[in-house]
Amino acid sequence: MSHTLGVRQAQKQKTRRALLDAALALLEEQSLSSLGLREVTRAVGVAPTAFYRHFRSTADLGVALVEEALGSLHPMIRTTVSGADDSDERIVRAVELIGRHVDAYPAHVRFIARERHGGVQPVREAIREQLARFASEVKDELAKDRQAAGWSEDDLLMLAHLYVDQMLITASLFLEALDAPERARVTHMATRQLRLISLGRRHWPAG
Amino acid sequence: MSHTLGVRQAQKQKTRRALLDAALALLEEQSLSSLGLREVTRAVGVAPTAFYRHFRSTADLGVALVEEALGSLHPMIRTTVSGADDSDERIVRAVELIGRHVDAYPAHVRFIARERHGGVQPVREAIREQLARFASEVKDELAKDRQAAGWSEDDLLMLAHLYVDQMLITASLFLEALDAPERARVTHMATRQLRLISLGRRHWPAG
DNA sequence: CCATGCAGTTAACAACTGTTCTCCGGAATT
DNA sequence: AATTCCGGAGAACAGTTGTTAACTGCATGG
Repeated sequence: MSHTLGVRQAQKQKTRRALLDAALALLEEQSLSSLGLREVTRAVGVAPTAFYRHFRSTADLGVALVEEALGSLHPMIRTTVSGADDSDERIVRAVELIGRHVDAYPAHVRFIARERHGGVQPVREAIREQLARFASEVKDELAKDRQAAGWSEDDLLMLAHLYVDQMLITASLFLEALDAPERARVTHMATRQLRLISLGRRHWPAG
Repeated sequence: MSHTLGVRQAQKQKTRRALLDAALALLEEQSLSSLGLREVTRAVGVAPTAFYRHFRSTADLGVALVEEALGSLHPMIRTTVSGADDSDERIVRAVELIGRHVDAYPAHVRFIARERHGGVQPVREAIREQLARFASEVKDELAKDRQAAGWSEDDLLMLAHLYVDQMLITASLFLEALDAPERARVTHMATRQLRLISLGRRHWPAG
């Protein structure tokens, strides 16, 4: 199926990757709305005009980054929530998984947290859309649980959003936590917050 | 006590206000890291160099905006959480209060949501600090409740952070909700999320 | 009333921005 | 083997940016 694409398109995707990576690196210390086209091309080492061969604007590049940063997250979400029991060890594992993801893709996490409410409308929209998809997936997984008997679709979705938002908050806290003790504090708090939510879930007046 | 300050300082504070207001207006469609000094002065109608009489940089102006946007929120928080019972009508009133605040100061709310994870470090720090103060205040109010018997300081603080973050999320959702039906949906969801958290709070294994 | 202080102005600086047009070299197609 | 296609380079454009210096006019305190 995957035909070894020619030298031509291979090179194109190579510089495209370089542009995305350079942008992601530059965005650690600024927001997308201040990211210059020339700034990115300079970091890569190509002419400013080469940028247009790949993206219409920096906002367009931003949308591509959203797909990249959140698209790869779906499987993780699914495996985290699925299985459906909300035991303590499960919660501990979920927080660990978030921490691990932040370690693996810190720039992606920072980008999403920053641009979710950022100054570039199309990017905000793209993030909102992807997070809504996440919430919907989480909802579907929650529905499989026997604990969800009697829950309305609406209630499941509101719980799913609560989980997704909580996940993002925790990820952002991990990002700011530099030393080990601070990380431990974040882990501790996030774990108990999830535990409290699960407790509320168990006692939710359903049916 | 408040001596009617001279014509001199009155004019100064007047243009300072104008600069802050203009910046806040401009920040509805971009983030602070892309806000230009000249852009602000042009909107006000003063020379670019006049900016330096009031702020060292746009980052400095941003910090001032944080104080303004969050400083006025403390009384609201206090009256919302105090009283300590977490009845349903109390939750409903809290969500209403948030909605009202968003209506009254939409630009402030947008600014905080945007710059909390934004690209300007001093501003992020200022917001983090103020939100930590909020959480601490909420914690103190929660501690007064008879429901908090047996709760550790740590647990109270983690619940307080949960409330504060939830408040911000809700405020941000109100901001994006333009029409009445969408506002109703946000109100409905936020109310039930708070209710679920309160439920978890009631069943928290304390002592 | 006179001298000082200071908010705001004017002018100029080098550096930077996004965008257009023209061109080049080499892979892809025929 | 000849031709088309196309990613990237190069140069130039008008417009923008932050920051500096020296200035002006007027409210202020002696």
